[in-house]
Amino acid sequence: MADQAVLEPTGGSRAGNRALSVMDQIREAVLNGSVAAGERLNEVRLSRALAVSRTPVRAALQALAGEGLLDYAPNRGFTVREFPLDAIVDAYEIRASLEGVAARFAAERGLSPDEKATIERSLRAGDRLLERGSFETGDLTIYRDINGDFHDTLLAAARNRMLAEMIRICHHVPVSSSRNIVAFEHRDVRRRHDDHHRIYEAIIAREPWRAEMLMREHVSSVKASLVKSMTERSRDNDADATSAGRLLVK
Amino acid sequence: MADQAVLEPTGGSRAGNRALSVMDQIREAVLNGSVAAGERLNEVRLSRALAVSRTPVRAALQALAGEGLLDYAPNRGFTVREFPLDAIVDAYEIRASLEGVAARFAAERGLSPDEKATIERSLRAGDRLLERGSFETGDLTIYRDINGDFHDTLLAAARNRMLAEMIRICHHVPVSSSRNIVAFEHRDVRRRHDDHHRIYEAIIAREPWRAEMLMREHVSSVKASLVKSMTERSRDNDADATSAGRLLVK
DNA sequence: TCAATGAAAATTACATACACTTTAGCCGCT
DNA sequence: AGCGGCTAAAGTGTATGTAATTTTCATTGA
Repeated sequence: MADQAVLEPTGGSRAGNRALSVMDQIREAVLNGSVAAGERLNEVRLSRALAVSRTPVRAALQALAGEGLLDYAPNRGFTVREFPLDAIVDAYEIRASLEGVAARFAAERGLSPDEKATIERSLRAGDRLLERGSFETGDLTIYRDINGDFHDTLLAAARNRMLAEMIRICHHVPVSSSRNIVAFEHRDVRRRHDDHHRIYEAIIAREPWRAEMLMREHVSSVKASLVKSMTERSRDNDADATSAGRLLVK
Repeated sequence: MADQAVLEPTGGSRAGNRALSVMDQIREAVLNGSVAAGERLNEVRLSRALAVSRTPVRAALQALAGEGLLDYAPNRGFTVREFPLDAIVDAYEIRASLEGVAARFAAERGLSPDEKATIERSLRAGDRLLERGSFETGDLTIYRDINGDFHDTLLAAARNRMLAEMIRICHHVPVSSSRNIVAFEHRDVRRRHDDHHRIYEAIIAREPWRAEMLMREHVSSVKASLVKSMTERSRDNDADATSAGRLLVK
């Protein structure tokens, strides 16, 4: 199997801790599909490929198992967890529920001046980007960042670590990762940006339950788009039902 | 610090894997408060106390950090995570939301014959226990198991692993652990058991959103009882506000 | 008295050797 | 040929030694 050539001893970004650096590299490899789902991760092979000993590799694998990205079985080591299409769709549903709670908490607890500023900036940036009726090259990537700022800031305002970690796990489900753009039309993005405005209004107005409901619907609509784009792709490919999943997990 | 005498080399229950056994022991010690929140967990001391080498101890600590029970900082090791009162109350809110989704999934997906049987059994058992107007010694413990069966079975019926793991994490927040009985009155238990009946009805009737709403309210009401009993205790103790938290975390 | 400083001690990070378990393949048997 | 058990290879689990980092604390200078 050619020593899993996708993983190279790049030295890693996080200085001073090989385990964390190794963790990032393995996560990256799993998320972008370089190692297949269900595949067994061999410690000695990984340590050779990354040019470190087995110790930090084991640490990284255990941490990734904690994130839910790997499975562990005693005396058998770690395998890449399978994420069937159902599980991926469900993850959006769970995330919708959790981010709804986050929005509620934010509305109850209020935003700091900094947080308000960040959110208002992201709203204005989105407005500007959407003024034109269509996207140019790279605009979607830009909007992805704007979107990320909005959600991250609200999550911070919820002031609850457990919630933040759970939502982060939802984001790390292979296909729902932000790097896999879930192709959207301009109209969809505009609608979602409008959602952002309304959610922010609800939070500023200190209307927790309305904020929750709006956020839930907001995230759920992403799920709907995902499902829609999947069924379309699978029809275009006039292939069997499984191909939709394969396309997306890739 | 007397070698953390609470932890003894009991051999552990899980055969064939010291790391898992060590993990159970440390978790237990953290959950029952033998090691204080914020305390630093020393590898060599733990390994001496448990009569194993540092390797399985490190593995256990890493895994527990993944569960969210410990914090990790590079070059500083692991500390017991702090759970302020706010976080504990929030955990109920999060759990309510997640179990709500679980109930919805169960209603959408339907219950297996086995699951139906288990739930109906738990409902009948609860009915019998509550026929008398008051509890005798040990009844509360029995009801705790009945309650556990109901929730566990519904969670299994949701058929989603991520959801199950997240809810499990909520349960493992120190004070919300089932071992800390949140003293309830007979009337409260009766009301909650009625909730169970209604939730089951909604699921059988395939009414997902009603099931979700009922489950959410059901779990939220536990939070309400918790907060109520806390404020009462803190009043009874005519101590300052912090004592309420201390009592419960203990 | 207090802060800065600089070893020494304590502690974690990593590497590696060895023990134990699982896996795979081979051989003999039916 | 097919099945069961044996053996070697591969792989994971544990122990321990060494390197690097943090923490402690006594010392020094203002």
